[in-house]
Amino acid sequence: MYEEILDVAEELFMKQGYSDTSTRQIAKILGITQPNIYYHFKNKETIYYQVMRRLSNEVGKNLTELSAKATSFEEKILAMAFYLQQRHPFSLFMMMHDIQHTLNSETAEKMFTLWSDSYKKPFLDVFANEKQIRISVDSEFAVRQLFILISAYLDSPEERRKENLKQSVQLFFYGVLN
Amino acid sequence: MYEEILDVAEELFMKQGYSDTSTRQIAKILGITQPNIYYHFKNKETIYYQVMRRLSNEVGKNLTELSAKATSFEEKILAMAFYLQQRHPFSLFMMMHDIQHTLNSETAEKMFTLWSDSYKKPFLDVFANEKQIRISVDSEFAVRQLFILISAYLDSPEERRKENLKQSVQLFFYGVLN
DNA sequence: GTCTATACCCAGATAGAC
DNA sequence: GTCTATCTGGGTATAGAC
Repeated sequence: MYEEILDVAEELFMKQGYSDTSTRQIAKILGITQPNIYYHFKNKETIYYQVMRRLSNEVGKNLTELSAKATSFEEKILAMAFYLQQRHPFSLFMMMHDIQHTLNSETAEKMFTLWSDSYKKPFLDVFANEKQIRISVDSEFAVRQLFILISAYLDSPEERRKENLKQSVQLFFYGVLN
Repeated sequence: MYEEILDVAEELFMKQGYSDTSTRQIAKILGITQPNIYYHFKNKETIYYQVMRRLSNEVGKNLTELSAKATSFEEKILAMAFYLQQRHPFSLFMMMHDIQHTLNSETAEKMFTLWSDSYKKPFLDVFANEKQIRISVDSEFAVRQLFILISAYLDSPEERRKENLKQSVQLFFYGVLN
């Protein structure tokens, strides 16, 4: 049951965010009672943390794998962006907001560490090996910018999600001005 | 009282988002009772809409003014971005999420129209008059990308907010690659 | 492990007195 | 216009039986 709860919770947290997802709702989908969840988890916050821990592990592994497979800088970044979009159909901004404003600060800090290691680091590694980057561009900053852009296309509902993300990343590569 | 309620509601909606702001909280700050609010507004959703209507009007006017004052493309865009950052200390993403997932679809549509007219249009006008934009770049798309970036620096808590936003916009102008 | 029952709190909204 | 009282419904969490 433990893993099933995490499965359902992951989906709902992704779609609705932390506060708009209730333990009742999770229980209902699983066909169990709401208090039952409290046999498996101390409280709602630890469910959230465990969901994110599991997800981060998976994402970190897959991002690193993908970056090894592709050859050029642009291909690596695009492949990683597409993966995040497909695995993560929700806004990272919502997540960040939840983390900062709803969870207690101890949990928040642990979640930020998860993100740095699993999401940010694979991208930073790719940037570190690329020679064609403009000298005035700071890699840390650029990776953060890239995440902002990718995040915006995670919960976009339309059919053209993937092409939009591609167009966005290309704009990120080459800018708007001549 | 009507305007006072909107003042307080604006601040709270900005900081906390729609669902995490309660009518009780608004009332308490104003020193009135919670049901009193329902004399002035039909329900919570109309408060949100009126807050956004008032804000959009102001923002639309000021963005247009600012774009007229500055001379170069880069200066115009930066001035408008700084204004949004200073007037809007909250995440537009949170707002978009609230609009799409919490409000009823009729209200959502009206709010989207507000945004198109007051926020997007002034930027589109600036892009329309600029000759240095790369031919493969679509203005609509670029403006949306710019909003994504600006939004990310609205609720950033740090001291370096303004410099970060500037750096971000510059990356948007020139890209990461040579 | 899963259940029922329930405590407690907070939300949005309405009725009706003043 | 603002109040008190209250309805209804939702939330997290705990106690204790099976």
